[in-house]
Amino acid sequence: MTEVERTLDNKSVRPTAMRILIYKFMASKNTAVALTDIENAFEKAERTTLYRTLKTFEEKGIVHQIDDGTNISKFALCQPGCNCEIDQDLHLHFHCSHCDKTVCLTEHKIPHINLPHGYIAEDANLVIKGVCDSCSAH
Amino acid sequence: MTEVERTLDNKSVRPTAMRILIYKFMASKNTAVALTDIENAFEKAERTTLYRTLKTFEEKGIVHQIDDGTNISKFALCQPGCNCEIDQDLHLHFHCSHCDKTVCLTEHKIPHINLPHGYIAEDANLVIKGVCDSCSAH
DNA sequence: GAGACCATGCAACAGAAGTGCATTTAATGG
DNA sequence: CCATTAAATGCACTTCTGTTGCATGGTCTC
Ligand SMILES: [Mn+2]
Ligand SMILES: [Mn+2]
Ligand SMILES: [Zn+2]
Ligand SMILES: [Zn+2]
Repeated sequence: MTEVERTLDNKSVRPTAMRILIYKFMASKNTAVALTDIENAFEKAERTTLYRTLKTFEEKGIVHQIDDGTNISKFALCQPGCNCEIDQDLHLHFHCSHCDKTVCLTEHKIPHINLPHGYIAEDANLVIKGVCDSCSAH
Repeated sequence: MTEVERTLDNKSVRPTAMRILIYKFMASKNTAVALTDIENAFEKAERTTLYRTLKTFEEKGIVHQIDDGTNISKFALCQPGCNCEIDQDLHLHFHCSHCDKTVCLTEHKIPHINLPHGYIAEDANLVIKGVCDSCSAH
């Protein structure tokens, strides 16, 4: 049993060949990926399978879904200790308008916001748009 | 010339019958509206016309588009003094998971965030999800 | 009124998300 | 090992939102 297989198994996700491939693909990138990104990376893979794999990963806390404002859902592997399942890891995300990549800034938590009376916060999403470090270096 | 007509005219938008209706509809609501909401409110209206009207309104700074995480674009009238065109009015938005309504919290600005070295912020979007005041009162 | 310009209506398309169902694959128990 | 069963995958299809092209209609200007 490899490292990846153990990781999936620990999260009660059966480590099939496809799932291992997808997991490794996501681990190899330091940016969030869209369903289409994975689809293009594995020509022979079925979109539905990829779709359901991501859903399964999300339900089991292996990845978290990211809404970066592009209207295309992105996904990124959860870091060890990520409690995104219970909305306790509200780190912010950065979307580069130049290279169109989205990254997790896991060290940067969303600050607490005081809401008007009667409003109850349960979740939050903060996306900063701009130019990423790679793009600003050129 | 009515008040609404003057408002549109001031923003260089020709005050047609349809545009006045849409403006009044949005002004009558205290929540953000989706294209479909307007479509349902005016049975006889063409979806494309509504779509382009909203685009025009947005370009001219009459409304601003809101991404509340539902993957359905919402729009809300800009308040007097709103500088959303130049990303200078970064108020936050609240989306109620109970009634599915989205509101502008225009008094609540997005706090400044320190980004890692190399990252340049140009825009930001902060959405709080939870239960709104109306829904929490019941 | 003629022409120009803009708004509107109609049709069609694109892309992403999602579902139903048949088939294959993998785990389990005898 | 084979049969049973459940889960994963593949394929087809649908829905929804957003978007564009093009023809038509209305309005303003000269
Ligand atoms: Mn993240
Ligand atoms: Mn707003
Ligand atoms: Zn970039
Ligand atoms: Zn509500």
